[in-house]
Amino acid sequence: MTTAAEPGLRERKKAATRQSLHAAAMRLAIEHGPERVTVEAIADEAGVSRRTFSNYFGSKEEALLYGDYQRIHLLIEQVRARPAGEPTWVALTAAAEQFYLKLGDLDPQWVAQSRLVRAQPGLVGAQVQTFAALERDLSAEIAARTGADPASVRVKMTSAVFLASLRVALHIWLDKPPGTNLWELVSETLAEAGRGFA
Amino acid sequence: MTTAAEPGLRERKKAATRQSLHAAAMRLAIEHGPERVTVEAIADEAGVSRRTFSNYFGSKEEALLYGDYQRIHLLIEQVRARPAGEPTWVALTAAAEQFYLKLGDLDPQWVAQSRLVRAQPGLVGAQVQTFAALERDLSAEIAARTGADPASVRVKMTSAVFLASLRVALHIWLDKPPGTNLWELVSETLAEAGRGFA
DNA sequence: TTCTCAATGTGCAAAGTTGCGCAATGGGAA
DNA sequence: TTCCCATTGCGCAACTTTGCACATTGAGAA
Repeated sequence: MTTAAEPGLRERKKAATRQSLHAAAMRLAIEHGPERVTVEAIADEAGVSRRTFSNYFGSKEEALLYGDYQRIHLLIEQVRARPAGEPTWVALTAAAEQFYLKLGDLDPQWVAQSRLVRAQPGLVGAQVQTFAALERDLSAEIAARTGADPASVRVKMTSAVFLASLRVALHIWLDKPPGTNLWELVSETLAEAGRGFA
Repeated sequence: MTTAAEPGLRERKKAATRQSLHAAAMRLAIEHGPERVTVEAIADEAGVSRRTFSNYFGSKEEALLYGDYQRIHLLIEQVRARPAGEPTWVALTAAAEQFYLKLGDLDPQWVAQSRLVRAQPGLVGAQVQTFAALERDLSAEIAARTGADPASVRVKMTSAVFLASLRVALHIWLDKPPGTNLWELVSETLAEAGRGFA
């Protein structure tokens, strides 16, 4: 048994279906506008039933934001690659930096998605929930790094504030003219949180 | 024209209907359990149509959490009463303290509601959204106090982190045995955020 | 290889959400 | 006071979400 075992056919199929539904949702949203996309159309596009769509995503918004979810989740996993002795906030900031710099290089259509997200008012609510849902995972990661209790005040606050920083930076970035550097804003919000508010 | 003019019959009726719907939702949720409450039952209990319910609240969860919304909104307004020269974070912490201490005195059934909230998993998502929705109002209040731009990084981060502190404290509190002092936890999360994470 | 079980996909029905249009009414202008 | 209209309540229809029951199919045991 290896540490990163083959996911198995079942899991791979499941992941493929989820990805397919997400891609279909994005395609249709870009083509017809996010508000004119129905669940039925997404399901048809992905070749599954409406019911199956609901088995994977609780709403259209969730399907659209699954890309964001995956990206942030990837960032959280990158935290694991940081040196063990590194202080938590430094590790988080460094992971965010390498993540957003890499993102700045090749994002042909990601900007399009993000702008599309802002256009649809209903998505901001789902956006907030997406970030909040990741707090649990990040807390687990931080707890594993530091040996602290995942339910402790310190760990939970660090997760919440780190993700809130990313979220706020993203929102401000969306209000700025295209071409604005996202990492600069993220860096600024993280620095603000790092230095405290007292 | 006075600063706090009479709201007018129309507005008062509207507020009464909203309050009535919230109360009805709470009553039924406590009686039959939060998951067995239908929108129709709430509307009937409040004496309005199902459609009207949806005019006031986007979901059952929103109706249930309207009490939380009002309370936090009240806290935000209390910030206005703090001395003008007081630094933002001090004002926020002080407002929170007087708010939660006063709350600790007489909360016969509020604890019941909060525990009820935790029981229903679907409510945590709405809870997060409720807090996020208040970020705009708090940002406006802080901007008014300090003369800063409500859309600035500093103001937005202060709002987001302050409300995240309240939210995290509340979640931890809900996992603790009954009788635990809420203000102590809030105080701890606020202190953590105040001192920063760097 | 074959058998068994749990996970997955689906249809159906009940409940929830939202845009549209119409009727009633409070607030303010004339 | 009388009139106008923006706000509010509501019915209706389309769409979304969710619990339930059943068929199908990987994964692992025998």
